[in-house]
Amino acid sequence: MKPREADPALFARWEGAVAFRLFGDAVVPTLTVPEQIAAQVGDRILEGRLPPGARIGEQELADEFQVSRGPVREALRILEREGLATILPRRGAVVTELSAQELREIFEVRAALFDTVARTVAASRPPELIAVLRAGVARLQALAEGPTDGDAYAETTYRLLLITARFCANQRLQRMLATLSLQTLRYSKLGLQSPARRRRSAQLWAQALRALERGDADTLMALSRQRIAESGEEAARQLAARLPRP
Amino acid sequence: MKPREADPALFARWEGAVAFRLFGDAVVPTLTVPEQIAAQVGDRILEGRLPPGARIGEQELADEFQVSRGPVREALRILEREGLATILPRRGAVVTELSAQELREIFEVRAALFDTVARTVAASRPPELIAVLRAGVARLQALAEGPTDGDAYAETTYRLLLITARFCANQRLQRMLATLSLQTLRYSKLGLQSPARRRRSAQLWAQALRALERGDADTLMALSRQRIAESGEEAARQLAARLPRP
DNA sequence: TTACCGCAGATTGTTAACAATCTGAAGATT
DNA sequence: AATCTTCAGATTGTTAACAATCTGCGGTAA
Repeated sequence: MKPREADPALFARWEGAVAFRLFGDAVVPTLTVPEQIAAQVGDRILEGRLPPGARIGEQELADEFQVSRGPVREALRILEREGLATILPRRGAVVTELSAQELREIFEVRAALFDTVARTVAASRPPELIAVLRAGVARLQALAEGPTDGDAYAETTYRLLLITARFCANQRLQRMLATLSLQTLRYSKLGLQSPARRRRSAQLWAQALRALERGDADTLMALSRQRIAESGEEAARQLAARLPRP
Repeated sequence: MKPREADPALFARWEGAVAFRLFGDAVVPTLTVPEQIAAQVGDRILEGRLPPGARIGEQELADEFQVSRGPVREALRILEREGLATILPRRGAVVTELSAQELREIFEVRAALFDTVARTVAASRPPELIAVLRAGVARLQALAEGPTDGDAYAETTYRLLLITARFCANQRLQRMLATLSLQTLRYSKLGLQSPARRRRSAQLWAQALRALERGDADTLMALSRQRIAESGEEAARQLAARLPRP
């Protein structure tokens, strides 16, 4: 297993944390071996193939990726930093399992961070963002009305959130928001939001877009905060309902 | 070097990330070997003995702590997660060096997170917090008027910020705020704030305390935001002045 | 002088074996 | 029956050697 150029599809997840290397004249992001392993295992966690609480054995992964346990250990540290794995000293790694309380905490932080994004984009009103959001909101409304596909809906809102964050200059804010959103995405999917919930969410997105178009920062912030809080409450309730008492 | 009970003085830095173990009947936090190394090297970074940009060699630390490079590598990953070290693949670790821009970004995120803290504590108005802040603000005013000691002033504001954050239930918010504040603390110290700047800061703290006492969330948020923004701008300007063009 | 190779030393990345610790089950004890 | 011991297997933590890569110096050529 050798360092290799990053898959562009995965690039977004690695931006900011990735090493860059010279290939000929171009500067290309390169994933180290531990980063490649972390990317693949992370995808399994995000897709739910590795469910919350599942053990992640070092030797097991080492055998699968045909490396020794060293790089695997580093991969697990990366996943821990992303919040996807939890390492218990001398007890190994498990897929991070969030309580309803922790889920609410993450959503609260997300809301706090997005306030700043909302204030910034409402002030600058970037035309490209408005164009992307128009298409995105239309897609959300189609997904909300169409046949039940909670995964596609949750992923689309995740992407729209991150795209919006791109338009504030603060890169650290973007990264933190991306990390937190990735952690909640698993649970938003798991929640299989009700069609009513999705319609409500799409409605809030549409209203937020209109607020952005007229540069109304206060309304945009209030709507975004409302939307994130409602999603969080829904996800936390779904989770609590699914695990009566663990 | 064996895992050992955490130094209570260091405990605050490790809370939430630390492993707990049973010693007899008591549940005591225990630092693993990499955590002990990270704690000591982290202190050197925070004290400025390891200045921003300084190389951190693996073998060097391994020799000093009389362990092999494995645990040292893990310690460096911990410091990276705390934002105190930066690891460049195949090029080793260096003490994180923040640009004026990055410093501004961190302060902006800190302000966003503290908004939520301010809103929460203004709603509950905890008597213990008000008592601590009264003493703390008095100390700040004494330090602001007294002989020049920028370090003590910066550390006191750091502690007051974290104590305030403790009174909102959101633990993740507390941890993120603590990590970000620790990163900026080095630079606030380096900045050797002017006496005028310290007096202004102490004044804002005093006003914020009064807003808290009467449960005025909006004013508390505005004052906190103002104070953090001003500190950030000061630190960024000081940094830019110190490094004309690197 | 300036720019470009190329090599030697130093440094990080990886491996495989060994040590320490944990888990879970079987058995003993109350 | 319930709890406590003991122990073997499995798993993580650590080590030291080996491999790959980078840095910087010296030399060479334009």
